[in-house]
Amino acid sequence: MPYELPKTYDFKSAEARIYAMWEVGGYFKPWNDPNKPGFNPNIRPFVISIPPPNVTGELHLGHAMFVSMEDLMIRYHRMKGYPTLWVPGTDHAGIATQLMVERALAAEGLTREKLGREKFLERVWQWKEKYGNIITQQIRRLGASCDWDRERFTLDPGLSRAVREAFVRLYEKGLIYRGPRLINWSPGLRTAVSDLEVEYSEEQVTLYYFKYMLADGSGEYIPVATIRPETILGDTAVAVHPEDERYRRYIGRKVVVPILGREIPVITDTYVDPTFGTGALKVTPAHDPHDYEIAQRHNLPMISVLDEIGRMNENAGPYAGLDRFECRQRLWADMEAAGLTLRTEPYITSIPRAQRGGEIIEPMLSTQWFVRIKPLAEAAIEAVRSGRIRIVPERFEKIYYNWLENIQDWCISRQLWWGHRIPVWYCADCGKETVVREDPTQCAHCGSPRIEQDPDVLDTWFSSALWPFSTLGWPEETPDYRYFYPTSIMETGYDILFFWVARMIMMGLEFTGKEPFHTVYLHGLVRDEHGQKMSKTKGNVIDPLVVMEQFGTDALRFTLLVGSTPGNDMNLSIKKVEANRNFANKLWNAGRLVISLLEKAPQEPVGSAEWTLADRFIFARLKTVIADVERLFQNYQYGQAGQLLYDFFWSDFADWYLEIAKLQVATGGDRAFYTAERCAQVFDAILRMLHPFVPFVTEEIYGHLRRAVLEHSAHLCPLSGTWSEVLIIASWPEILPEEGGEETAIKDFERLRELVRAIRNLRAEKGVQPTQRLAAVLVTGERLYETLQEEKSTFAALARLDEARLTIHAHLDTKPEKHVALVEGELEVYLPLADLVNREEERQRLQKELAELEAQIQRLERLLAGEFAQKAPPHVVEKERQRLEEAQRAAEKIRRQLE
RNA sequence: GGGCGCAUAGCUCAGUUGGUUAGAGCGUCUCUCUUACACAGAGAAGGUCAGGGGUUCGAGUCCCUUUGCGCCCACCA
Repeated sequence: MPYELPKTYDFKSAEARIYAMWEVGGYFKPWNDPNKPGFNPNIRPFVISIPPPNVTGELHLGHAMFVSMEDLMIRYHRMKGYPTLWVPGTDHAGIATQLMVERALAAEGLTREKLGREKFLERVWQWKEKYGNIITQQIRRLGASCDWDRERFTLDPGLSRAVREAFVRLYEKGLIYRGPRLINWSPGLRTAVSDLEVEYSEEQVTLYYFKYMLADGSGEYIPVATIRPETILGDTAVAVHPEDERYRRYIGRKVVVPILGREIPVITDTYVDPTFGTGALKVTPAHDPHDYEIAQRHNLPMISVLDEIGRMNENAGPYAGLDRFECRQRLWADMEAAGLTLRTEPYITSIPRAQRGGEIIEPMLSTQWFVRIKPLAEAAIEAVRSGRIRIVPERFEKIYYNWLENIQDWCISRQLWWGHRIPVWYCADCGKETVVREDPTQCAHCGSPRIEQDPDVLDTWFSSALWPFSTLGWPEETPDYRYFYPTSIMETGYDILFFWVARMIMMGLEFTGKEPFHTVYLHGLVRDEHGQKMSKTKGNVIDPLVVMEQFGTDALRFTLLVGSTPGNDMNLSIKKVEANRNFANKLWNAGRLVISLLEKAPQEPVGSAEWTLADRFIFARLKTVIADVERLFQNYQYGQAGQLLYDFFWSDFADWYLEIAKLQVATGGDRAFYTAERCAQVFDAILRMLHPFVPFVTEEIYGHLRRAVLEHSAHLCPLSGTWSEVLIIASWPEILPEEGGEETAIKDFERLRELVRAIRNLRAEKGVQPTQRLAAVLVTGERLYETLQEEKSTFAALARLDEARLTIHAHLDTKPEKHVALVEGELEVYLPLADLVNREEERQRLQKELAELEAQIQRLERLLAGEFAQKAPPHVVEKERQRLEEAQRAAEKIRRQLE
């Protein structure tokens, strides 16, 4: 026994070994490399840039999903023969990483301020060195076939240069500007965040009604409501609708800000909805976007009352220094004491919260850097609208348009330290900005050396937006950039369509003049098995590493890939992973069997090379599977393709063809040699097509299979390509030409299959003992009979599939008295079960069957008599007509039985 | 307020140019440790494809509508 393969596939020992073999073998690299001799620039490559995970992050199912998906695409194209490049890398993830390090510092009783900027950054880099390769190691465990020599990090010198270049170019073009605006401020993070980083949640809050007293001492007041009483301190007007009769007499008069005593005007603005609330609106320009706009229209002063950590500032008078929420309570209590309150009521509204951290975001007046995004957005819209970029699934195109058409300027400055520092220097003398590619030593305007760099850094997504080209060398015209850019497919989750995808398209078009990729493939989110979002607090988090440890990487990958559809969330259940572990094991065992068949069969071409029905069936099926898989891959229906392969392998190849082949070889029939080889050929094609889904187990089996072929059947050719050293670079099965007769082979085999099933069924129903040896007689009609005559061995094999070693002899015009008849289309089989069966029961069974057939005949007759026959396409009508004929024949046979 | 998705077997889901008796995995029930695999094999039960209407010879699939769940965008104090 040259091969002693264990009964169970041992993924634990296989995976690391196989991955190392691939990596060391250099198979992850594009075979056509612009940096190497022999490079041919005319062959189009297939390229994916990885969505860079947070450098200090840890693997979760979202990563597992995109790695599985992208590795599938990459492996498929590699086997198709494309020079294939998958660029890996990580993202510095400004806020997330900085928070982690700050938390670690806090444990030592330190803060970043105490440490100082330089020391702090050193600490973050140390942190990055320590934890930065965990995530990439974990991605390797998933089988990712990235070119690790081309790994990038967003803070690498090269990428930092790209960021600097991009900033300067946009600045020079007037697309980047600095100015005071109302922005989203995160008091906990002490930074501005973009609109996208604010999430709204429906919450119950209190709505406070109070009196805005007229300043003239008349005792009259305007009732106003607010959910944020502390902002009263920053009010600079009360606005009413110009047509509102109730408040007409107050217009132009003054009211008094509670407690502070400031006098502010009553103005009119059509923004105010007189039917909502009290119909009067307090205007706080520095802390509300709408109020901000009103203030601009009316030239109102803007008074900030909050500081950067969410405390009241000096404008809050007696409340200065209080936390915003504490102030809210105190102020209200004071107003109550002063008789200025009316009432409070519960109120449900959406509250803005920080995407990271979840604290309440405050709109604040602040000077920040912005990208004037509209001109970029227009080009990005056009790229998709023209079809130069396709989004899969298509419905996301609408969402994409909708966002870009209503886009607001992008606030790109962050008051953080970890990130790309804004390349702007301010002059202490002339006050002007110097924005240059190389760090300046003096002001570009007045030459003063007294310049200072902007302390802020850029939004992490600014560097991410450049990722597809910055990782390839841009702004340098490197060989990689020239050859591999633009990339092919951008595969990522739909949740970052705006954050990332849209911005990459905008920046790609702006800086390279090309769409950074031709297709955007969006996958859904992975949820738990009941559709709940996974979260630590719910305790329903599935750790991919644990799953891989328990069931193997292939099982996890196959689960994520099959049964998920583009753009739709998927629910992951461990049961499914387990089932797919079983699938991998089934593959393994099929491999063991095929290898043992090769060993058992003669080593030289002897015996009959004639094709059996089973042979023709499995090759015919293989042809359609190859073609269907190809079509599904073209349409990004990877899940469907995987399912198809799963079914073909298990239900056709393993359950039927291999069972037949086993008997052929075991009985030492004259077909043993060719049968073994045909098994190997079909199985090899299956392995190749499954490789992108389950790379480890297929590679492992392939290695053994290849060795067996070389040792026992050295002349044997695979159906496509050659026996390459490793499966990862084996060629993808080509669509085989039709030779005629495929359809018939499939149909005939399926009929026999049905017959065998019917026999098994009957046996099960009648409780025939498995040990009981039975003889049976088969009667066939026309074509199939002839087919079977020349396919005796197949026929025998099929017959022996039954557990009872049921032997079926082919005879025409045989109708034994005491047999039980089974009719399957044109086939009849007689089983000598009469002794076991009550005659009357058997009659009833046949009658029931006949009734069913007659109902079907009626239905079909009615169908074919109606408009269907005229209006439906001929081949559809023909199909139904055949069905009818079959049913009629079968019914006739049963009637004869019943006579 | 605007937009999108989902609703198919007990559970989780496939089902992309509409083709007529709707599939898988898991679970349940029978039987089998048969010489690749009990992580298996053979068989069974289980669905008016959310409700209603329409288009069509024909609808799980297309259109309209109702209900329920979920998501995105906008954010009326």
